[in-house]
Amino acid sequence: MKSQLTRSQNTVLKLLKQLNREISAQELYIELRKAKLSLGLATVYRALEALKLNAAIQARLLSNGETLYSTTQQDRHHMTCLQCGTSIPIQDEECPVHELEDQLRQTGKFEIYYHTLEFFGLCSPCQVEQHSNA
Amino acid sequence: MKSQLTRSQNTVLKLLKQLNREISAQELYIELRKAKLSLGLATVYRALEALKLNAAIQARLLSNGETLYSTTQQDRHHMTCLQCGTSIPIQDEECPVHELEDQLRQTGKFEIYYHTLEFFGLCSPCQVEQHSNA
DNA sequence: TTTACTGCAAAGCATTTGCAGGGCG
DNA sequence: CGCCCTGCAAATGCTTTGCAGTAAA
Repeated sequence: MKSQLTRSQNTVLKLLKQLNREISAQELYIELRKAKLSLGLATVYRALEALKLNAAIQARLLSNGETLYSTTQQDRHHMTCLQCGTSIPIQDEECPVHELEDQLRQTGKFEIYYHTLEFFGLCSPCQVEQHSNA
Repeated sequence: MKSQLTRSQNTVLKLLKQLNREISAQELYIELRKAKLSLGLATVYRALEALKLNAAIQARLLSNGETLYSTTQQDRHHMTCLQCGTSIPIQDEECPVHELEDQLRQTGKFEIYYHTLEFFGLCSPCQVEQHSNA
């Protein structure tokens, strides 16, 4: 946890907190311009990378090659369609993974910042489509 | 679940079963050549895509942009280092997610094929390195 | 002044797509 | 005969990197 963040890292982190949703680097770059806080795209990527290593934000990879970033505040689990890529967040009363996470922490070998839990399959519309092709 | 697979889909699936490990499309392409079962790289990608939609295999995305494929046989959970990218499989006696997965199945809205559970943070070597930069 | 951060433009790289040839039914 | 599968090569798109200018300490 670095004590001091650079100017652009702060800018990125603030906007990320403000938006309070998962967002790609590219989209964040656009949002920054809108907010008159323009940063170079490379700088956005570098800031996100640094914040990730500081445990300030978390990342989730999409099958289209994008990465979505968000502040580490709560667990976000997803159901993602293998066909159309739609990703639906699951709000579970309580995360079934925390116990395991605590166990892993106690081994001391690995410093855990966050986790991702994702279910893959077919959403309703794509199920229909898929079966008609079978 | 398509009844009939193409020749190349069969070839890919067989080798995947035989290798019994997570493997990237590129590496699989090389393994196929070694096994005298050469397929075009595009064909490998297309076969993997089709097998994924048939629930025959599962995929896991890496932060370097690669996708790792494996047959759907057992849950594989991982701890992945944000810095060096090392990914350690966790063998847990029992998967803490199945109950939630069953609940989600019962909603009927989404047909679940498999899930991924991944913990992100720093491995021991990278913890040291990270702290010395802080 | 010395080091670290930033922006721009140029790669890098896994994956996808267009298209023509070939195989299978 | 017609349709789907394949392979090759070109294109795509996100992300990374080299380098020179700039701000910070």
